[in-house]
Amino acid sequence: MARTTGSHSDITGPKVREAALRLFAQNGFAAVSMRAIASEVGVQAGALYNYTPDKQTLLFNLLCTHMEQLLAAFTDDTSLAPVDRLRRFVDFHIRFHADRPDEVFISYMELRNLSPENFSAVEALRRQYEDRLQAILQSGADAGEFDIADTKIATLAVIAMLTGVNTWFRVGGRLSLDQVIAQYWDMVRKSVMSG
Amino acid sequence: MARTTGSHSDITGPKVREAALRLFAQNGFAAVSMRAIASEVGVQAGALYNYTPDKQTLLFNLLCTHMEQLLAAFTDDTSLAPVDRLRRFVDFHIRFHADRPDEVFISYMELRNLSPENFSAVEALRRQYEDRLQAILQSGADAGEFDIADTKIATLAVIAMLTGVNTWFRVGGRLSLDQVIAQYWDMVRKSVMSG
DNA sequence: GTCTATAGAGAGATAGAC
DNA sequence: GTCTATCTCTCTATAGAC
Repeated sequence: MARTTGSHSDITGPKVREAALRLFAQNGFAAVSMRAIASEVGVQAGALYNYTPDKQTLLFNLLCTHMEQLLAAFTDDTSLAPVDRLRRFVDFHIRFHADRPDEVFISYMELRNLSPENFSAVEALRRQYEDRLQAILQSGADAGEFDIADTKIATLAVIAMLTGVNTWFRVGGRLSLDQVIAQYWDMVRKSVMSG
Repeated sequence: MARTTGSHSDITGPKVREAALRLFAQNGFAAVSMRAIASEVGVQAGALYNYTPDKQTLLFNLLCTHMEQLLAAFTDDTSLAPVDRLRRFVDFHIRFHADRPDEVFISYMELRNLSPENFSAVEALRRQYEDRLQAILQSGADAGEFDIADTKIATLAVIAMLTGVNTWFRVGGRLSLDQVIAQYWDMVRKSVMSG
């Protein structure tokens, strides 16, 4: 017979983060109460404070972990031609984000609910990721293979376009992820290529 | 000497909407109290209910008004060549959105705080706007001037890219709006053009 | 039309028993 | 580690005076 009280730190901890992630993505950070998270996990509200000092830190850890996994998952290969490095980035970005819709959603929607210090930390990680794409675009521009007026703007334009996939793509929809990636790659490639 | 009580419906009404818009954009719908809005306007919380039946309707009216103004402001000209219609759309979209950062922000961030019926109404308006761009892309594809695998995806990709300008553009920054529009137009044009 | 006052619900976080 | 109970605060919305 299952206990209803006792030690469960190794399973409850992850469950708290999973429940918070899902509820924050669904209803928004401010609209989700600690009681709602606890209810999803199957504990009382007070028990959550064994796993996070407060609600703010819970959000910060979710966003930070997501950005760190993003940075860890993408490895550029500078020995490739710029166009191939760009193709790898596009493929990676769409796949990685399509796999984690909740993480991506709160990473864009809940930034303003971070304390100023926590916001700066997450922004720094995001900036690191953007810099990797900018380096690829700059290498192609330097080699004369790309025609880009301003690589920083092009970086932001491409990332906005690719991340937009998450607002509408659903597995089992009209198009497969491979088809989606193929079209986005075609558009991105043409948008930066020199005539 | 100014009265502190009395009739001010013609000035208080707009002030309520302006204050709500600014505060919702800054702090998020769920995080903004009716007291905070009232304080910004210079009245007590109870007085707000002369202008809106509730907080939800206040948000809905802001989003609805924005989408209706967007639809009213853009007029396509089907007598032009597809590439010129597209150029006009890109120019219009970036300018219109750059002028209304708060409206654009809440239109993307606060959709989930709408009631289901209100959400459907706003979504229908957004869909109308997307359809106008899709019609342009389709006309160019039909004429063989554009090379687009799927015009619906291309529509969403272009809009995501263009709307992304709002996340970083600031008047008085490194680049003028005209320079920004020039580069985005270059990228959009190339991304849909055939060989 | 605006005020003051308040009803009624729900929030984040903590204390102490087990 | 989890529970129950609770402190303290804030919220939306309404009622009735002016």
